[in-house]
Amino acid sequence: MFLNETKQEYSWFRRISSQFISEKDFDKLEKTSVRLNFKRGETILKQGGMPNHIAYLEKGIVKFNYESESGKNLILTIVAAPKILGGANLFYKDNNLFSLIAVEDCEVIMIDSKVIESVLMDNSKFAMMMFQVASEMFKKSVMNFISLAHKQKEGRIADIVLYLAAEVYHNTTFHLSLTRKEVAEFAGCSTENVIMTFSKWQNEKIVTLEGKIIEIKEIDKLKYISKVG
Amino acid sequence: MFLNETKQEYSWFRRISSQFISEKDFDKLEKTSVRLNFKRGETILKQGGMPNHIAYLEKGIVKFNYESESGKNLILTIVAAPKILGGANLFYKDNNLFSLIAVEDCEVIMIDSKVIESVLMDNSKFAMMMFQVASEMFKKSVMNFISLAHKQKEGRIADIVLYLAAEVYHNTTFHLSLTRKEVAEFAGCSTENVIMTFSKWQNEKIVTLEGKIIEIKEIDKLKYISKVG
DNA sequence: CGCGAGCTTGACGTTGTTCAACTAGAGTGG
DNA sequence: CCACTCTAGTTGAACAACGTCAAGCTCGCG
Repeated sequence: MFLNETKQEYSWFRRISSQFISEKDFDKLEKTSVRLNFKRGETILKQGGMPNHIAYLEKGIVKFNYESESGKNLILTIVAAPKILGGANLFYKDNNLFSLIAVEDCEVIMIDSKVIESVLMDNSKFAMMMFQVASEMFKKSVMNFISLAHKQKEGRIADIVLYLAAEVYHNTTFHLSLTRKEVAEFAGCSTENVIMTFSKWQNEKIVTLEGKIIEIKEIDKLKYISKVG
Repeated sequence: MFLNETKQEYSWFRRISSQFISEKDFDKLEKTSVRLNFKRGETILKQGGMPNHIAYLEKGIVKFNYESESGKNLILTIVAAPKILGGANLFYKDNNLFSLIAVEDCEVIMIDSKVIESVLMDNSKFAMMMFQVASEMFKKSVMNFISLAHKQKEGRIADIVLYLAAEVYHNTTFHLSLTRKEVAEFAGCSTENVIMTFSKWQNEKIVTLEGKIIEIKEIDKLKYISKVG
């Protein structure tokens, strides 16, 4: 992880915020933000740490990782750029509930919480937008919870593969940057179970696996598996 | 469910909102809100419906119930008065993710979303407060998700009993207004499993059961079970 | 008094975890 | 250039956890 000192364009941020906040406020945010690079496996925000920054993921893929007292990991969700991360902690003063960890090399812009907060106080519309980001996270968390609670493992894993194809890799054929173990931590089951399920699907010609490359052949069957649990 | 026509005092609302909003805004909210009573089992807000109202729970206990396509129920959380319900949908325009159902007889004040929204736009601090309510829901949802994902059933049920004692009934001895089936829907397991666990704890003298009355005898042991999962 | 809903218990089968063994590829040092 | 080690992936078998089924129970209410 290193700090990229060169002043960059912030076109991303200009784009999303220009409709909500003034030039002056924008400058305030820009001046206090830094652009950082993370390699796979590096921690962007640490569970239990104080939420001093809001992160904007410009490039790469990130997992929301919860480490339990017993040392087990659980992946809450996985998101791809571009996306605002950590908005939930903006309004709710509490230590980070989970870590953000790079799954692929990432480019992240860190914005000081205090500064963004003062901008929010003066810009209801901007606050609303931030709130929507957090609410969407909330919704995903609930849906994930539901999937976990009443589906069997095969349905869970189908959910995850469909989610990754639709929301993360934007393709039915993709290079899976997660390990099998990470998929298991996402699905809330053992590594072996993920492997068995993948093998089973390959035999049934629902997906094709070649190392880390996954190709969904019969998306309807996967959706059916997801539905019946 | 009937509409209580008598004009009431709204002391609750005065209390929580006076520090954030003006007299004029308060009047606006008061005029468009209605006070409703619900009996156990009645639905306050329906899953899939449009979120036209914010509900404030003045008295009683409510479950957040998700009904899956297969007809199975899942309880996301249970809350006791006084509490603001449904704030998440305030900013995030989407149909209700879940139903709110009375577990004990309830008194609820329904406030028109559009009105409260316009007040929020003019009152950043009030918006922040609403956001915190929603964020706390979010946090609970995540913690619940985590508990479900990596704990065994006994740990889950210990979680729930501890939660009910601390957050809902505010006592280590309480009259459980949930059925065993509802506890199971909360824990994401079968009714029988809840019963077996309760019986086991009674044998081990961790809790005492007399019908619906539950008394936690050894809260430390319960906490230990919750911790080790 | 009888009925139904909720509660309880045990037996049984399915699902999923754990353990152990093996393979393949990548990085390291002699 | 070849052992070596380490990590990820894979497979199967034994075992534990959990859900389902079936039966009987109790209590409140009509």
